[in-house]
Amino acid sequence: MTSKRLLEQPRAGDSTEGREPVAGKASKTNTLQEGASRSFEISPNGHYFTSTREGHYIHKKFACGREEDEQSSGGVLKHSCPAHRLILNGTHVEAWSPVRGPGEPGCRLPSPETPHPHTSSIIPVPHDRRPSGLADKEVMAATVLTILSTSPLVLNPSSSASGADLAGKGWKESLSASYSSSTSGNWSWDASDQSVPSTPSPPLSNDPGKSFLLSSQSDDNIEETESTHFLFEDPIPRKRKNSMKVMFKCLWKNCEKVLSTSSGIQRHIRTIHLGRNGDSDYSDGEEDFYYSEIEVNMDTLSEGLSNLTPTSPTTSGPAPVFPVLTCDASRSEPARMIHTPLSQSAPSTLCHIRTDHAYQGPMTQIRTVSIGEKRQPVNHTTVSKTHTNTTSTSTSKPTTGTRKPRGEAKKCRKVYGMEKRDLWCTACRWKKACQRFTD
DNA sequence: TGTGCCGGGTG
DNA sequence: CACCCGGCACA
Repeated sequence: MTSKRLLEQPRAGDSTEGREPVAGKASKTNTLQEGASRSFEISPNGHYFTSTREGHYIHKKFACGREEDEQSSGGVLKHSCPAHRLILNGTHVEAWSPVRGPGEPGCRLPSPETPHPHTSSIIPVPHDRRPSGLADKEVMAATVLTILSTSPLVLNPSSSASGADLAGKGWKESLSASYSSSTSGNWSWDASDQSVPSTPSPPLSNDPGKSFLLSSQSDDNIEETESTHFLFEDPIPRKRKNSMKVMFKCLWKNCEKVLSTSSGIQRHIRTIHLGRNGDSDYSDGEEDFYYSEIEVNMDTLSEGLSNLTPTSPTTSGPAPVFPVLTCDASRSEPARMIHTPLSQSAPSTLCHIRTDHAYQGPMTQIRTVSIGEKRQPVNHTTVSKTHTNTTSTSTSKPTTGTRKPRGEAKKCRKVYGMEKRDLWCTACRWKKACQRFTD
């Protein structure tokens, strides 16, 4: 029962995506669209369409144009409105600000009403502006403020501070990450989260899963997903960014250490548990086995931590993304291992203990903590079985005969529920003694 | 009553 | 073998 619930929780989170548009839309979507529309309305090229969709289309156009200009900046700004850049280079402001004037009222018009791509032809600089320097300045100031407040880029402090180049890389990554994350709800949690904090955690790129995420979703996909994103006005990933954060939890026994960066947790493990020199950044990757990423709801950070571990496997989403975690799963419990400081062999052992089938990957971390009473290696069941078979049926059991006492551990059925039967271990599915949660 | 899994059946 | 399920014992 309980387990079921736990299982569903993460689901609920996912489904939230479906619902989200209702609540979250107002703020997020609007912001986005605004950003989009502004960007092109400002366009130095005096570009065209005005609808949301077209807006997006234009959005891309910008990207192209921009890249020509800013090869060095890596096209980071391509996803943002040009306004930002222009603002940074104060000199350009005047060049485009007038253009903006007319766009101001007009740009908001939904494109359908203005089918002509030449909408911007109205753009001809407003006359009233030129003459009055003061008014002009005021308007400009207002404009700048507006843009500042709407441009997603500006929202990030680091970007403006360090200049286009520095911010460039980071943003490119984070942007691509967040955009690509929209491809599937499953992915959205990790990548997008990372893009939020102004201090991006380096480990992200180190993680094979993540890097795959980033690299595989290169420009092409980004464009595509991005478009669908805007087309369907799906602000979800962004929304989630705000409330969810990826944390790294030390899985070493009796260690509840949770850090926000993988490098941090790795260092922690290196120094505290592996007894290595903390100063040296040397890492053989072994630390990977001792921590797991957890998605934490920032709203309920503290309790989230306690919940995440012992509950549902679905929390971590599809296993493939998280090869490491698969190991994590098996590790901790059996990990009540030899508590020697240099249990170098521990991780590998643990990782190999499991003889389960590949599809069982998802179950990972959860069970580790929740089932503390595991005391026998997996073979336990098989051993006893063969025993009874080979010797003689009578020797093993007292009264009940062959039936072995029921284990206290929750079995797959209980943990995953009938709905997720495909997550059960094979034995459970076959109605045999559970191999995953042995007692 | 729900669950775990033995024992046996099927392909 | 892998897969499936009837049915029993247990909680």
